[in-house]
Amino acid sequence: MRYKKSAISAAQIVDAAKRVIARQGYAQTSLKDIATEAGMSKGAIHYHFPTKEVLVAKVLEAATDAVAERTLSAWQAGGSDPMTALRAAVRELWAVRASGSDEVHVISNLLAQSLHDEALRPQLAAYYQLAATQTGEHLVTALAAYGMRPRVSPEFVPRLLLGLLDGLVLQVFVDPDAVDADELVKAVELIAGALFEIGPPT
Amino acid sequence: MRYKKSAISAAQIVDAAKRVIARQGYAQTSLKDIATEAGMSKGAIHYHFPTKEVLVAKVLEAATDAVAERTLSAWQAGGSDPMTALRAAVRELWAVRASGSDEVHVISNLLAQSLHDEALRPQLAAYYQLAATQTGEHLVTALAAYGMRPRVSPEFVPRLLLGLLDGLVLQVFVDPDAVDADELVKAVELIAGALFEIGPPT
Amino acid sequence: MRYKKSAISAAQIVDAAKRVIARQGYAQTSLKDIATEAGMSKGAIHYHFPTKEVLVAKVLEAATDAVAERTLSAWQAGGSDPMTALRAAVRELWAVRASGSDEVHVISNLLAQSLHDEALRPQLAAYYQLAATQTGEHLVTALAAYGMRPRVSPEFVPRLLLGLLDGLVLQVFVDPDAVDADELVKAVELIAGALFEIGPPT
Amino acid sequence: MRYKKSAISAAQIVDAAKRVIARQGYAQTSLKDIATEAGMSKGAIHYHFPTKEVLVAKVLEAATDAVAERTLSAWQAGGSDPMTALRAAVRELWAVRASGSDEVHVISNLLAQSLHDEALRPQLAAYYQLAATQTGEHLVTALAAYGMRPRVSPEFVPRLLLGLLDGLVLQVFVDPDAVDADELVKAVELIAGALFEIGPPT
DNA sequence: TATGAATGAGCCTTCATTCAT
DNA sequence: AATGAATGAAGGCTCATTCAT
Repeated sequence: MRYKKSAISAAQIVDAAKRVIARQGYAQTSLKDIATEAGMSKGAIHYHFPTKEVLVAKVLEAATDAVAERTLSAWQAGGSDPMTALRAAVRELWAVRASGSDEVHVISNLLAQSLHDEALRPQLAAYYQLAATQTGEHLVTALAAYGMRPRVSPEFVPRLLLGLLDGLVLQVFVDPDAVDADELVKAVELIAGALFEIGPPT
Repeated sequence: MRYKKSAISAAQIVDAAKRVIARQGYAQTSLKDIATEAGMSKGAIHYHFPTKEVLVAKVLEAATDAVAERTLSAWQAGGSDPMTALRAAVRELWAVRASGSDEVHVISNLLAQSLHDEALRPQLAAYYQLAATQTGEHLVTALAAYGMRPRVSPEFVPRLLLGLLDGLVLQVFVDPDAVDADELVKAVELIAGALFEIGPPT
Repeated sequence: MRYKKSAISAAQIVDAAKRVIARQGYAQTSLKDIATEAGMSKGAIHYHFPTKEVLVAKVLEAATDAVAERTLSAWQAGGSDPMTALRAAVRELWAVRASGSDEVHVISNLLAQSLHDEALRPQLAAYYQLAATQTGEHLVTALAAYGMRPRVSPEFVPRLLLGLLDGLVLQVFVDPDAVDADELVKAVELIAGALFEIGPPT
Repeated sequence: MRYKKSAISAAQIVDAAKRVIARQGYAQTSLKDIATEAGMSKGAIHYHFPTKEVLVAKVLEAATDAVAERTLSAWQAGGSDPMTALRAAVRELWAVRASGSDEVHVISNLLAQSLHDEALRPQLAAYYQLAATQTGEHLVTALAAYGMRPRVSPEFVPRLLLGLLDGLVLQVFVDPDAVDADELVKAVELIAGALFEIGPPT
């Protein structure tokens, strides 16, 4: 058989864990919960993952991969002119965050966890790094083609955008009416306009 | 008023709890830890606070109060012209967040916790609301005096600013070098410029 | 002052304890509960009674005294002929037990407690002894005046009667409809008739 | 059916719990005590029984079953004529109660507990009901065959007998010399004679 | 490969008791 | 005479982990 049963089961466990952590949060999630969600015994979890910590690392990996992929496609889907693309991308990036998908919940939760659990930190740093790079590649270079150059360090531009979105999503978690998507898009457009200036095309 | 020790002890406990939660996170903090940090017995904690939940609410209250106060003074300290004031305020707001003070850690941690613990939500929502109001009052009205009117809903302006700062601080938690304060100030200045337009002075 | 404040307070505490124990049972009653019911602090309880055990002994004493008194008056109230007296007495004895008065609840509860707490045993044994003696004096001697002599040991007769009532009250505790008072009186009458025979008057 | 150890362990735990509760009483029995008596860890108890409450329910069930069985066999063993059978049965019923067996102690203790713990009540009511029914079937119907009809409601007869025995056992708990078995048998015989009258054989 | 069984550390909470005031 | 403050032991329960099967 192509895929060993082991790999399939392990994937099922990671998936189940993702769902449960998204729903209950890491601290409120026991292995029993995960085992139940996965339709297996607690022992089975430990057969596939030596430790809860290891399992969580895999879950985080899966979640960041998924979000990174959606982030990438958000930018790639963009239309002809950069502002249309930006608008579409922001909308999609916000949707990813505000939709409350399992992946976003997992990342938010483990991000908080990472504050006091150094083991998670590198993975999340890599995720932010990747997201910033992806965003930077598409945003900065796309605008560059139109002769627009960032007024701040080019690496900082995507961090600003992502930071803005992440920060706003926190407010939405606590108060669902805090942010209106249309207004957000408009604001980002203005902001983008401010962060770039016209210069000689690259 | 023969026994005023109670208030002192209670305050010491809240303080100790704040330190421990900031260090270890809510879920990883046991009453034993808090008791040890406060130099008391576990029983003493329960003498002053009926449950862990109640104690944590007090801790959160203390933390949000402290941050709100610093936020307020950040805006009040502002200089003569609005842009100077904005610069100073942003610098201070960022310092509050990026300093990794106990209060900020506590708020971040409980914010994450609130995702799966409804009891914490109202308190945090009120905190965000207050911060936005404070910021709005000073930022928007100060600029209005100079004939600058926001291009997006006035209530949304402070949320954008605070969201940006909060979002960036997450990146800093995970990777201390992610944000440079000077560049941040410059960026916020540009952004502020973009979000307002000149109109008839109010 | 005739009654020292100390004695009054101590009596109030015993009284409060009786009420709470009757309501919640010994095992479910904490000193805090008693203190609250008595309108005092926990410390005050310990000022008057060195230990929970001592307090409970006083409570038991008060309860057995009260019940013994009612038992005595039940027999003394009796009418002219012994059978009328018996009927009235049984009715009253049953009322005392089935009414669910605080005293009866306390005695039942501490009786159960005494199964595993030897300290309570002598007090309860004395109570039973006294009740049997009281009952014996009135029942056996009254009937003796009519030339009726017990067919079993005279000391055993009251124990049978009291045992019957106590046993039935247990069933009532668990199922309130288990016993009908009228039928009980009738049965006791028959039983009394069987336990005595006509002999030469004493 | 590879793992049948569970049933065995669970039974051992119930058994150990029965012993400890009989010895110390429910309220004074901790899960630690039970675990120690069973030679297991506290965790093992919780593996087999979710809560102390559930375990106690099982213990009570086992105890009432055992007593009900002995009660039944007490009546079934009866000899040829009903009075001989009654004598033998009473003797056995008394032996069950006065022996101070674990089962009787457990039932007495939980009966007391049930006064303030409604959860236990139905189980105990059912036990009393069953005992009364068993006793009624054999006692009343056996005597009916000899043309003897109860002078009180037929359902009440067994409750009287059982109440008498239960009530007397309380006195014995507190004072072991309170009741002499021979005299008790004689008294019950007399009482039985009084509660029935000769009527047309059924 | 996966389960059932069991462990032991730790958690929040309750409570009788002590003691300075 | 009584209170407020604090303690420390214990209690029921959860949970990650281990291991024989």
